Amino acid sequence: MSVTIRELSKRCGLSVSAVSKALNNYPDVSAATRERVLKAAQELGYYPNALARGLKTNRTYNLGVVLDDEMHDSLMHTFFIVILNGFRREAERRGYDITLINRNIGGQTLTYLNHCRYRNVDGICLMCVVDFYNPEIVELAQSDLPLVTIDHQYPGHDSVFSDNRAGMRELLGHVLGRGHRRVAFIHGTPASVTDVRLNAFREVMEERGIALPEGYVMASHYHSTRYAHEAVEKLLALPERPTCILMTDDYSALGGIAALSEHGLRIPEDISIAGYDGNAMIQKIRPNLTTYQQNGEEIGRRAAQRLIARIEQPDAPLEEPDVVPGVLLTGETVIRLA
Amino acid sequence: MSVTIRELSKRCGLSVSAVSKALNNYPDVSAATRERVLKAAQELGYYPNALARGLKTNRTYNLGVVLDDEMHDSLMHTFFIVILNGFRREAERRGYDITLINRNIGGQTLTYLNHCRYRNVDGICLMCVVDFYNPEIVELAQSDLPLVTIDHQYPGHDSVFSDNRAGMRELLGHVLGRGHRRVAFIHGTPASVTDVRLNAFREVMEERGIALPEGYVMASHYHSTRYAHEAVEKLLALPERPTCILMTDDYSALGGIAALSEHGLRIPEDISIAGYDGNAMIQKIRPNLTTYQQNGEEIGRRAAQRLIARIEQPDAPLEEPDVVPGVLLTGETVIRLA
DNA sequence: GGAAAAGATGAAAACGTTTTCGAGGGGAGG
DNA sequence: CCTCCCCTCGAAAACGTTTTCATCTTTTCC
Repeated sequence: MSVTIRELSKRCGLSVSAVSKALNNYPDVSAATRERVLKAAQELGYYPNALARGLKTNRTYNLGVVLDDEMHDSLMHTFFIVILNGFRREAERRGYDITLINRNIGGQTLTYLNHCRYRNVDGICLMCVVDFYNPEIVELAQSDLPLVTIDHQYPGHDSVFSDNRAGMRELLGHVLGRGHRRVAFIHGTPASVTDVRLNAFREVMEERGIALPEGYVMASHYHSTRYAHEAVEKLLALPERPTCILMTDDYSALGGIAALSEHGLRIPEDISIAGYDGNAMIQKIRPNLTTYQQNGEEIGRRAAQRLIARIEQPDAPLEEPDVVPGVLLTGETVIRLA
Repeated sequence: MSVTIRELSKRCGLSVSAVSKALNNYPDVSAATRERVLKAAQELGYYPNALARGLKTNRTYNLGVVLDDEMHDSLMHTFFIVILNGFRREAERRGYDITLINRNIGGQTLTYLNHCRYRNVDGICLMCVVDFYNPEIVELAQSDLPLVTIDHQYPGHDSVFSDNRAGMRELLGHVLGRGHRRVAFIHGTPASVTDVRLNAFREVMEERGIALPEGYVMASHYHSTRYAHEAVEKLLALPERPTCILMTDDYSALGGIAALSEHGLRIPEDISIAGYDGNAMIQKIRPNLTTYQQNGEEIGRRAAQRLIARIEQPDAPLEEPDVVPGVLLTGETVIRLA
């Protein structure tokens, strides 16, 4: 099928090993023959076989990306898409491919770790995981494969964080700065990034000495307008309604807005609301959502950088996690109270 | 590192070949030893090395996905994300991994075809390509690798289409049904899916005997609010304004809405507008955009089905392209004219 | 001029599989 | 008892590379 190194060597009148060395810039090959080999390779359209090469060298220039979403819809969440895009970009720049890894291959179900080993990826990025304490994910973290995680750190492994603490502090600061005191927070699933934000939320409220009524903090699901809807309903049923609701992400905020509208509430005149993420599309709509924009592109980029650095220097000292700041998007959905 | 088939064979007191055959369900191995091998494999945590296996069998159970976007942002377009998700789902179900392929690997730049050969993918899906006549893409289409395209067909290859013709006809039918006669169409880049929609647009207008003033049809870019903005400006500068503007996609429609708002025009009271795609997020916003929802998930699923079928039966007769219908989403942005 | 060093090349093993082919053994049939 | 065939199994080649080591040639240096 494809032209092999053997044919190339015949064409050049050289041995296979000489050709290989010429192609791989070994020092012990004369400039003249290297030139000749390179030229012939060009002519024949030769390129090495990644399988054979990987088999021999244990390097595949292939990065595994795991999206551990039981619903198979993590790609639908704009946050992860942007990360994936940044990751892919940096990987390409550095000469790596990326493969999305499943649990199922060739008919049988493999664990993530085994799947990664099976594919011989050089490293793994845990891009989206719903539960960082899932045994299968933990197994991955306990292996010796280079690994980078986003918004979570396993001991001994690299990680990149969105600055959730600063983000929540800034967002809440903005809300409080506009005079709100009764602020509710509908957060995402626990044991995830939501914990950090929730802590930051409580932190700020405490610092300012603002009371947090029963029922103002509740758990919902990410990326679900339905759950957001339900949660908002509960909030509105409270004896003392909040004046502003913080949602777990932009998409949920849309669900919240819909729920509020159904109750005849105008935004922001009657009630305020804010999101989290700041994805591209949300920025184009009216009313302009107040939200905290995470820099997903940069997060993905840094994750790839970290991972590749680890692959190429496995014993380099572990650095502090990268913390990527975002930026507050002041929209129109949080009103200034008199 | 990992446990190899040799160690497994030692453990079982069998030859390597016997073990391999036991694992691969060859008929010439007794049920007893097969049982023994499987059990030992389980105990040792054995799984084959994909590289070695692929090298020998020329099958990798790996699908290449090319996203040919010079801007590296096709993943940001919700249409392609949904397709990718459907594709990935079906691929996983059938035991295939997918790898995103670049032009750049290990320092040197490869053509798409070479990159696919290099990685030994079993087949390719051209998921997003801006120009189907790009020589590098054409080269791919002229190779003998199994190939499936979306919204375009190369002779001799499988393809899946979104029903662009029916979609545009239905959308425009809806608009005309609401009494509009001055309808403009800002379409995407030529030599792409836009051609079909444009033809359908012209077709319907002609059938109904409706005149199409100069400047009512213009080219813009996909997924760009900026270009949408410019295009709308031009439209508004015309001596006779359209009463309804069809945009090339939802995202562009948002740009169009913004531009119209800036001119103090209310939607839909003063002017109507419609999008195309019907992505999940757009469905949640106000005003509810009238648009045609493509079934990206299904398109991706079918593409994977087609591709895998072709891989597993290369000589099966070529079937007609799959045409996946969508559904009209009647929103609030197209007013009924008196 | 000779020995040592340096430079260039090639042979061969190895990576972990699959697959062909042949060998051995045992049972059935003549 | 011999032959033939079927059932299991193993030896070995092959897939396309890389890399070690040896070999051969040339240069260098005293």
